[in-house]
Amino acid sequence: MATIDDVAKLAGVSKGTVSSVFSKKRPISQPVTDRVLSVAKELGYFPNHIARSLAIKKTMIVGLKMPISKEGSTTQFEIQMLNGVIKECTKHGYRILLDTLPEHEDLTQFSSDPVDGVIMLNPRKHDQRIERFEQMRIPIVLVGRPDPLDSSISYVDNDNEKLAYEVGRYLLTQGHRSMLFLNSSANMTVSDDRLSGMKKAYEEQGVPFDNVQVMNFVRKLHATPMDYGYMSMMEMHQKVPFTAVVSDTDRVALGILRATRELGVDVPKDLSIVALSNNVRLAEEMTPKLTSVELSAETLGAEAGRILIQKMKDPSTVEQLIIDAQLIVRESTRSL
Amino acid sequence: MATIDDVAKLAGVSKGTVSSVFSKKRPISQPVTDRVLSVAKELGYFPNHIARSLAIKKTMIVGLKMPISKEGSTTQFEIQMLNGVIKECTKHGYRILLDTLPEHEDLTQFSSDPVDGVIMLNPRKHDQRIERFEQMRIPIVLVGRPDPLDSSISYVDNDNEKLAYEVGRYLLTQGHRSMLFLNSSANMTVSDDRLSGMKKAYEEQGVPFDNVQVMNFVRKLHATPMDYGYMSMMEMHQKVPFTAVVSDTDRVALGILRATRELGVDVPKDLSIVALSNNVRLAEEMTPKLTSVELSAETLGAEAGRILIQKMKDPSTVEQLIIDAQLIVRESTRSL
DNA sequence: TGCAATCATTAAAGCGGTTTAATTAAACCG
DNA sequence: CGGTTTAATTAAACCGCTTTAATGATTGCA
Repeated sequence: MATIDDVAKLAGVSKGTVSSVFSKKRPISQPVTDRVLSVAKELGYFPNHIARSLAIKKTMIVGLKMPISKEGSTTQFEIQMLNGVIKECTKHGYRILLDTLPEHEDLTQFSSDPVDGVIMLNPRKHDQRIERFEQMRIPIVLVGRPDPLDSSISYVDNDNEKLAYEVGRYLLTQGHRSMLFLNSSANMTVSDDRLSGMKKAYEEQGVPFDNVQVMNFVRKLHATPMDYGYMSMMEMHQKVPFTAVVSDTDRVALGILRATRELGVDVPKDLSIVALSNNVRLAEEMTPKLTSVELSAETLGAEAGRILIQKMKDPSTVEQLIIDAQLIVRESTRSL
Repeated sequence: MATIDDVAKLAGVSKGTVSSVFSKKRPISQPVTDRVLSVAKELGYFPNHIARSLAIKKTMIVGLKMPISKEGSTTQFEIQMLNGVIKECTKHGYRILLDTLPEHEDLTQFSSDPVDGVIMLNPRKHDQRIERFEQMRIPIVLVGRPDPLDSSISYVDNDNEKLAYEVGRYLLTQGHRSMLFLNSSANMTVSDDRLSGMKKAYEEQGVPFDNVQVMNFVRKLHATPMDYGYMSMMEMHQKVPFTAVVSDTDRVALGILRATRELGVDVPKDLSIVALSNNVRLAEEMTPKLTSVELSAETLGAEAGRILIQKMKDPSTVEQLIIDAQLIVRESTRSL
């Protein structure tokens, strides 16, 4: 690759001049500009992004730390998130450095990334990395709340408790009292949050919570989310009475629907179904169309991007944003 | 941020020594190593990735050029592709620089990216960028074939013609003669390829091709892929006779299924359905489970990654890889 | 015509690392 | 013990660009 020196030499100017021709930060006379550009073209010269970054201490790149499970297909949630981040960052001229590498134990191996800021997904409890970025003065925004909470850290998150509460209240006010609750895995904070939200709704309406049959996704038992829905429905159908089922995701709901077809249960006449998240974004396309909560992962990502960009301009920026989830009533629920 | 100089000074050694402690490219005595590391820790020093990249001319980053439509949700195909690229590259210690920025008209603005190689999606006809990367000596691999074909350019691609041919042959040998073919948009090469593959199957089996009613996706007419399937099915059901429908994607098939339910058409008893691509990866989870072609976008991505990594080691590498698509027969088809 | 102001250009000093060639110190050996 | 290896360290050059301060060349104005 030709360098700026080659161009400067051949065009008979200094490299400072060539630099200015390309960066346009200083006026260069027309004849000189023309000569430089033509020489550059002839040599196939393009400014070296790395060298430039080193000099100006800016890369126009945003890092996205995204853990990826080993077996790991990226979840739909992550994808939509990513989409939001991309759109927002691209709009402001930033590119995304996807970082799904597992972290090196060896601190010696750790190097500061070629990024101007970082968005981090699903931070862990007492996440070491957060301090490290702060130490390096690299602006950071989390998607998901920091644990422990820290008012100096910017993040965006859903309010899962509120979301489950809304769903619970909706079903209760529609006359449903007993339901099957297909929550996600037992060990996740989101499950706890949802559970307490649901309890709150029952409490508020004065209905005893033992009307709710709670289940959890278990990887070993359920091969796919759909299996989880299908098997739970088949298993619980006769065992306990319920007029509604609250499902982890739309994929799980797909399994429930399959079971209802086999069982001859009509949705929504005999059974109402609500999905707590719209992963595959298929609610609109299912039969019947699925009442579900719109988690707006994309908004989450976009907002994270927005805040980060702001923070890269003004490092003192701190913003903590809870994105409201929307319950969208479609055809899979009815009031009793 | 502390620099290598700060560390060197405080530890009372030269920067070359500090460099070696971190890069481990040269043995440094234990006492010195310890001293340097402790000083580094104290100062919160981490090697600067950009400076290092400039010096060693290597970034361990792979660029992914991925056009993103303006309205644009990323398609499932792209996502699975991306997933494949990520997995393969991560495995070898590379990170991904996502580049969805529209290209600058102004060549002046174009700078060589901080990447060691590039994967490019959906290259355009006579794509300027390809030459540019070659000029810059940056290894590149395409996903999708270059147009015009060029035996010096590495790429991976599906064989859409063969794929449609297989589907056509499968249906014909199962006794289906007339079908509804919901192809993708008319102006895409993939549509042409599929059409000619399908024709070939008919020719081979000696069945006149006018038994096939071909439709195309039209953005203005069909709000969603599902609408495309639903509307086409509703419209054509009485107009022309057919015992099978070949659908663009699984989303489209979802619309077809909805229509059959409303029309009281049983799948697969009265109608067989095959999807030409498994975008939402929901074939398994639909009712009935959908017979579909597994495009293996993820494999495409992973293979592109593999070839690129190879090419970064040995720039003379050229590989052109056609990934076979698999027709997976599930429950939505039957032989007559 | 002389002096200040303006404009275009350049030389050189960074940016923060790596690496080569030279130097010093320690170890080995007959 | 002198001479040769070997190992550890360093000084300085370099990677390719930006930017500051200095230098000339022009222009404006009285």
